[in-house]
Amino acid sequence: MNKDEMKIYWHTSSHILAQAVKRLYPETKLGIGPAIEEGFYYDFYREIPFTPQDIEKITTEMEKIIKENFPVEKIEYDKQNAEEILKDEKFKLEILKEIPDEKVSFYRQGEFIDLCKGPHLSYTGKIKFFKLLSISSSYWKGNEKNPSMQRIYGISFPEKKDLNEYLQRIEEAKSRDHRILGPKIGLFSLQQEFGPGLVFWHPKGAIIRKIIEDFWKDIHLENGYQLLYTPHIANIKLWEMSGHIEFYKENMYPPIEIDEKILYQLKPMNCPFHILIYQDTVRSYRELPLRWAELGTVYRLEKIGVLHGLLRVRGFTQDDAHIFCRVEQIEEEIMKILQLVLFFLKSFGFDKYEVFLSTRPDKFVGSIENWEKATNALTQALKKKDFQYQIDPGEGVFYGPKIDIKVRDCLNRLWQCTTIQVDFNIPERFNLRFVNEKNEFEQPIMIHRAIMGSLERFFGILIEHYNGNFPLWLAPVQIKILPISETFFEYGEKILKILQKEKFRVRMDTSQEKLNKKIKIAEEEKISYIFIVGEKEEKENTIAVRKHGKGMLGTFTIEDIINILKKEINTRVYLDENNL
RNA sequence: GCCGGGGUAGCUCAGUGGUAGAGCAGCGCAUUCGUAAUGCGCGGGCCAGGAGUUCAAAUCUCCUCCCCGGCUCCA
Repeated sequence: MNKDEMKIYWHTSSHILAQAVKRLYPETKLGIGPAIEEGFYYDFYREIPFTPQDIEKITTEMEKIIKENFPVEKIEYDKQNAEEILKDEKFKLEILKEIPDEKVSFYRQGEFIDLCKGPHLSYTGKIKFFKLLSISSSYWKGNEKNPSMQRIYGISFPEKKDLNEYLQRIEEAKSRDHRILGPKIGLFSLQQEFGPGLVFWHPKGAIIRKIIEDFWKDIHLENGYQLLYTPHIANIKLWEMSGHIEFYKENMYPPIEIDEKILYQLKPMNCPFHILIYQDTVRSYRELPLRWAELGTVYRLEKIGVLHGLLRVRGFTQDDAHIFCRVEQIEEEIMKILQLVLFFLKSFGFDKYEVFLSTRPDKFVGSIENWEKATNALTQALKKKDFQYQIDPGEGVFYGPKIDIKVRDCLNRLWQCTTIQVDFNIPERFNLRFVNEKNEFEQPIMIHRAIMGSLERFFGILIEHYNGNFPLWLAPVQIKILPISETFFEYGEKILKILQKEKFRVRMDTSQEKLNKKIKIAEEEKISYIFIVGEKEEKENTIAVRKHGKGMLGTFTIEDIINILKKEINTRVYLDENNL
């Protein structure tokens, strides 16, 4: 089945769900019940929320409806009749009112009828294997002022194997959840009592962060960027000038008062600081484009309910950069950014992504001419770099068009990381200028861009992408030496010193445990390589090498294994026996 | 922020009104071991926090904080 066929399949599944709910709980009012990317849901309005026991009952009822194998028929009514049919369904009536057509379609299966555009499967019996996954709430039409609906999510497939595969994938995703895996292998913690949404990087996470930061800085310097460091707080005047107090206040920590009545503001963004540096002197067109990058830590007072592990936090470090350039330079700059983004993502094992171009919204600043020039430049850059992309019309930020890149991880999940935004607003607000070749002042364009988005989010995604099994260049502990017994501590120590000198991140297990236990611990810690040393190795001056998740590789001399591991580090990807 | 479900040892969890429990982890002792758990012993809790009901509260009620599943929002 292709995607469209699956959507129909899931849509019919959602109708069966609604039919079952209506049979068991007739007082329930229907909301909407679409197919989604994977599966389906139906929103219901009901005074008493559904319980897991209800879900069991609903499941049984759905099975019955499938067995009853009702034909699903499409019926058209004019609006008046439709209103009559839906007289007890206030939410459906609301939808009906919004449909401009004179005639509307309904789908009927047995006693159940629902206002619906369709299409649907021909019989309820075509739904073979399904599972209701979760209950949650959602606002009617996604608006928090509207009533809260009960949403039931489900999934269905024609083949049992597909359902099982899907459920397995969910389990797999659950077992890799960075919120559990990360603290378990000592990468980070969230100290809920002392600051929800604030990340504590433990030694093993911190070393990974350092490696990512170093790599990031290196490739920026190699690509014509300069690095900046800016403060975490500044006089609130700056945030009044930038417009953040006006438009972003609800996400900002309250200001800090000093010296009676002077207010300092913790930064939610880095750009105003970069602008101050820009304005610190008169700029010439010869300097442009200026590319300024900073790993800038910002704080945003996110609503408590939206916090989520490392993916949505209150304090985070953006891999921010601002490019000041002329309109004519946008295309070239975007191309350079895209190139850099691809290289960066690929280095972390992401080679599948989706690209979105967002264009001018209804409310915007800047001239239409500039918007067109910029949007055009983004489009040209994407085309020249041979990107497949989707257009999100009107989804740009009010200050300029943007390109977002979402990466697919190894479980085929989509994550938003990279964002590239053209900004007409800030240069205008701060009256940014440079002197052009005619000795006149001209206003530059500003491009904001982040590749990872934030180090925290990127780290969370990386943990799940690699399931905590980081490739050697990132692995917090690359090698653990396991002496078989105390007798071989000395030989182990000798190996340890050699490896440390070669800049490997290495440890030795000096516990009194048996080898099996030591291996189990090292494997659970997801250490990349285990070097086992005992009598045989000491005699031959070798090491028995075990690779995480792969088991025994064989016996190597210290020189050989160092060369192999160095090669693996340099390629930044896993190497297996075939390409060792 | 909203709706629902939760919070008991470092972790996973049992305990529904009457003396706080288990496994793992930790510590100590013994064991000196060849590819995923050696044995014995010991410590460890303001039962998220506060208020109330009760002779008596981990358990019942209320408030607050935090977590989880979603919604909304976003890096």
